Amino acid sequence: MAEKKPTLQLDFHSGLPIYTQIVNQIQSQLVNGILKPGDQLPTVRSLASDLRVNFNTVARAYRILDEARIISTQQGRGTFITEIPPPEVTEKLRKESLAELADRFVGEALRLGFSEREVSQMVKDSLKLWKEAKNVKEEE
Amino acid sequence: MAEKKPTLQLDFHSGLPIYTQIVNQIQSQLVNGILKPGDQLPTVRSLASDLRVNFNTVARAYRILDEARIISTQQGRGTFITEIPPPEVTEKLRKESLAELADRFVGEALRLGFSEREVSQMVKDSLKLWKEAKNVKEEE
DNA sequence: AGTCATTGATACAATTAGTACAATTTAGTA
DNA sequence: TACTAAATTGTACTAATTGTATCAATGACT
Repeated sequence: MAEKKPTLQLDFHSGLPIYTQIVNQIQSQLVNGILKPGDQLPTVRSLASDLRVNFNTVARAYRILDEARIISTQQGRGTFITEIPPPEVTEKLRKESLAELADRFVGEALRLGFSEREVSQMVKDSLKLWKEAKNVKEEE
Repeated sequence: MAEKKPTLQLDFHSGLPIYTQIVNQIQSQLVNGILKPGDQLPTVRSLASDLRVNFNTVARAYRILDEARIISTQQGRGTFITEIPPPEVTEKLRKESLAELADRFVGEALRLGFSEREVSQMVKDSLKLWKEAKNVKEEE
């Protein structure tokens, strides 16, 4: 059987904390359809072993994803990509949270030296990717 | 096992500040190939201990090298010689890292139920805000 | 003395690792 | 089937390691 587990690529010198890299890559794989709702993620221990990091580091990444309702961790069972999309939030909170998200993203990108043009183009691309992934899924 | 750490030679009477000597010698070792991109430097405390110097002095040297992008210091993890991949790789990595950031942001936003239009508009707004903040700062 | 650069002391923050524990599932066995 | 024990899985709390920030002490030079 083919190895299904999408392997994560860590850069131990990148400046980004390991747990952040794990969060980013899992989220990225979800957007790109490599991971789908309902999928089970590797256990904290097995992923940690694969990545040669402490399992608490993975647990921390999972907890962040869990708090963001992106995954659902269940003690004694495992962790899974969340089935149900968004929780209801008020319009105000929605706007605020989006602004905050955008601000964080833009700030980080600019800090890394990307131009405004690059940033907006990359968002466009990502949106397109996501739309395609969604269409594919709906056709199934 | 042979001691791998290249020891620095300080001259406490040379008139050159300790931190400058540390900066110079690390730079020199990099040029001479004794240190290579990705290498981990001793921690501020261990190097300070070796050199019989306060660790803040080492930290100051490291900060200077960090600002010069020669090394990358990471709180809680350590200090490393900056990786300087060939330009084409750099560009590829740059794109990838931005794509990852964008994916994460877009994924999160869409998951929260925002429309594509809202997302791109919010990025536009945020870019504008950052640009204004930057202009103000430059006028100072 | 006054001032500035350098170095040191101390407290802090971020990241990762260690250890013990709780919830759930699985396997064994009567 | 029903019960129990072990294995598997995530959680909580703590410790260790690392760099950061701030301010005080020192020393050289005017």
